[in-house]
Amino acid sequence: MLTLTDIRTKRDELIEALAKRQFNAAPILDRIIELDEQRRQTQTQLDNLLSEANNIARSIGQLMKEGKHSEAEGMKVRTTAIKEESAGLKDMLNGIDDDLKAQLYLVPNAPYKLVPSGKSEHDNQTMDTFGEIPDLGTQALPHWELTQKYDLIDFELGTKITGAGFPVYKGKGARLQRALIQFFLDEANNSGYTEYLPPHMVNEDSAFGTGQLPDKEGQMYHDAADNLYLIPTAEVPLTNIYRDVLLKEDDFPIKMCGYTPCFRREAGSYGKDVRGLNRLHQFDKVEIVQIEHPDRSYETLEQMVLHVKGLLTKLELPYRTLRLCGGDMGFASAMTYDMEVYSTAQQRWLEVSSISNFETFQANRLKCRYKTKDGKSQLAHTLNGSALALPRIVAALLENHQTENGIRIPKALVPYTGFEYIN
RNA sequence: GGAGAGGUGGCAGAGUGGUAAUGCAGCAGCCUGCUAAGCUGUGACCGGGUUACUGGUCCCUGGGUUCGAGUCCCAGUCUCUCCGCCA
Repeated sequence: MLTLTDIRTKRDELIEALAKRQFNAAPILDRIIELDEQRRQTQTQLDNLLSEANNIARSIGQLMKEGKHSEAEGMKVRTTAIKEESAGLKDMLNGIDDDLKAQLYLVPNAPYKLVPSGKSEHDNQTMDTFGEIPDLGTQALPHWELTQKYDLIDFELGTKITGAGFPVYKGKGARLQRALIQFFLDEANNSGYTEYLPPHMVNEDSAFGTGQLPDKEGQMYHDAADNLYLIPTAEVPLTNIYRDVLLKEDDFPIKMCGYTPCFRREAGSYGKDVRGLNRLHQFDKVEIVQIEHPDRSYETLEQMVLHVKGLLTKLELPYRTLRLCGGDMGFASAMTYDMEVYSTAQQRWLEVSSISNFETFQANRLKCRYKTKDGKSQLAHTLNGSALALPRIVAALLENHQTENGIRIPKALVPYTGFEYIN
């Protein structure tokens, strides 16, 4: 959520930035400014009234002490009137406040200056491309055939046990999952990220803090009995570690990583995009999260991209980096890089990581602040990225490294799998 | 699930219904020829004022009683201890 201070002082700038998302901000921002103005006026009125009531109560106390009871009784008349009046103002203030919040929740984050304007994925900027796309000719099998051929993943068994989108990993397929998780966590640890193993369910406050609520309720599995949500990503529990926290300036940077399964209802998805491992209801992911000083958050974003590039290089996968255009970015992000690997058999790029700087958008909801040298509280910047999401990595590994002798495991991963080939 | 105790500032910790002690840490300033110590100021949030300054809110949450609630009443919630159940 944008801060009121920014909306008040940088209205025109924000409107211009939000236009890059094709978001017409002027009407709603002006409405917010108007409500904010009303709120402050009402509050001043209420404060004055309460101030008067406080003074009277003080005087009555004094008179009682001095034994002037009848005089004290006389003053109570005025306080009765004040009580009614202030109750009315309080209701009005709450009403305005609710309206104001409702409006604020509707405004997405303002794209950073480097973000290109655009409507859809077609307007994204390709920053770089690495690695060679192997020439597998017409022999190349898609991963959903490879997993069957080598008995690595049983999609139908998952459907029987749970439902579509819940695959069962088996044998070397299960082992490969575990190896990748371990590899990603080790790499993150080596880059200075502190490992966490957080809860896989979160409460309402946490889901709100990172922006899943109130909007994207339908994307999460919800346990109504206890009002808990299954996490759609480790970002939610990890970032919420710093909800309602007041940091010191030298606490930065805060670097966290964690492996969790991720649960997504993916309501409304269909077609060839959901084939095989492309889109699942449950999948595994290692996430990296940073909380940074506003002055350094964009430097940090680049470092996080470098970390992910390192992983993809070690996995010997062809990949490219995209800078997302305004229209393709998530609601809360100020700038996002997507990392995509090439799926040889499907002949398309698959998103395996999304790395974003949220600036103060999440921190404002989380109340994650730090104290400056001169004692002022400022909102911190939050960032996160996948490092990495497993299913599409597995798809790309299987497809790109398929040979006549089976599937070759990249060198960096062999110590983790314990085997060099799947055959 | 049952019984009891408790939730007060970044932390620790007081508080007969009269308007939140004190200590520690952090930060700012002063002082001592360095260091340590010492002295002064400093809670968070929302407002008003160009500044000095100033109003309000906040003692887990929500209601209630009262001129006035950290303190009394009701409901909820979380933590701790014990019991029960259990991997």
